[in-house]
Amino acid sequence: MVNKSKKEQILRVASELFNKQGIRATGVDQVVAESKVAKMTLYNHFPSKDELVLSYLKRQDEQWRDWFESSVDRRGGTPQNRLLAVYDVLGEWFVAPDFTGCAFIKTASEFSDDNHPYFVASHQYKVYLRDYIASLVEQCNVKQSQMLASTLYMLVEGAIMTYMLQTEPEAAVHAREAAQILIQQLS
Amino acid sequence: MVNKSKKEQILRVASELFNKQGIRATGVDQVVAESKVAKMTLYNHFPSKDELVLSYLKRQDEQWRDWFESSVDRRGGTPQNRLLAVYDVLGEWFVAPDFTGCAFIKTASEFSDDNHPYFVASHQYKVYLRDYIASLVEQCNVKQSQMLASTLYMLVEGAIMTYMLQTEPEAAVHAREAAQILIQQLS
DNA sequence: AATTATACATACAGGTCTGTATAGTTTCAA
DNA sequence: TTGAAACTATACAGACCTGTATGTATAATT
Repeated sequence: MVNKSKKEQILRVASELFNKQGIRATGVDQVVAESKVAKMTLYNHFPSKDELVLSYLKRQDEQWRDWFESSVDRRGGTPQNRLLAVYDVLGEWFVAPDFTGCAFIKTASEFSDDNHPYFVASHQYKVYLRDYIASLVEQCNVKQSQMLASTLYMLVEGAIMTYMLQTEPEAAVHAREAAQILIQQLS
Repeated sequence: MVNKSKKEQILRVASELFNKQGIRATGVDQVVAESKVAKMTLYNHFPSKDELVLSYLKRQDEQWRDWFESSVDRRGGTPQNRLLAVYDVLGEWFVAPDFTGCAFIKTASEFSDDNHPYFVASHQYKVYLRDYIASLVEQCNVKQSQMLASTLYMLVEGAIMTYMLQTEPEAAVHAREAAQILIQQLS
């Protein structure tokens, strides 16, 4: 049986490097070196860099999703409260010491061709996020729920993006205030 | 005197390739080949790929800025109308046949280190956009103008991002509706 | 006519990249 | 204890990268 901890170790180091430096900027040799692993061990667990990257994206998806949803749930309360909690959780994410921006925004930006597997994976994940917010909106009984869902989702992406670009330090707080006005106005 | 048309030619081809494929993915050899120019001609006009990229970013900035501001101005009207026109112009941009997303979002994503010259350049440009929207808001005489400016700016970035990610085909329209509600509510 | 600036084609230096080949070593279970 | 699976180290193939070197052609200027 393959030593699973080695595979985990490689994937953990690779994820960190992909997040920090980008995918194209991170070579297999660096992953090998920082994982303290032989090159053949990496290629034993991942048939190619492509597969390593796809594993990274999948893992990133699962981890972020779990963290995000459970953080929102933990704050609980009414559907409206949970909807607003989204922005509180965003704010927490932004100030985490290891915040490196959204991996999917960065990956989709680096590989912006519609048909590229990395773009497709990133797109898929963002579809989930959009639908997750839409499902929270559905529980709120508002007018124009589709438009509201779309807007709140764009506020999320906008907050992430402006925080990444370092053009809006108060992104999460302001997005929350705006969301509150919009929800209230359509209730 | 250096043949300016050659320099322009190189920069035009390079810009197209950077926009389509990304910066790291575009090699000097490809720029040379598609410019139908000798390699030494490129290096005669641009001392390094770095300088070529910085020229590309500067040019992109100037061009986009000119196009965007003049498009908003052309629609004219009251300060409020001009603020909403921002989202109409965004919508026009999205459906342009050569739309490749925001070059600065992509560049900042590909080179996300705070100190990287490409990131700094992209950041600078986005600061301009943020301030431009803030200046439109200032002319509107609203309550909480700072928060409103921040929000409307995030809606712009959010609309661009979600359109790029292909998760929100109606990004511009919905962002406009949300902006309208927010402006009205704070007037 | 001679000089200078620009662009040309080609080759290559020196480094990086992904992936493979090979041979030796550790680990662990039967 | 033996044998297979997993891991290690090293070297290298072949492609790509940026940037340079060299020598030639062309066209404008002096």
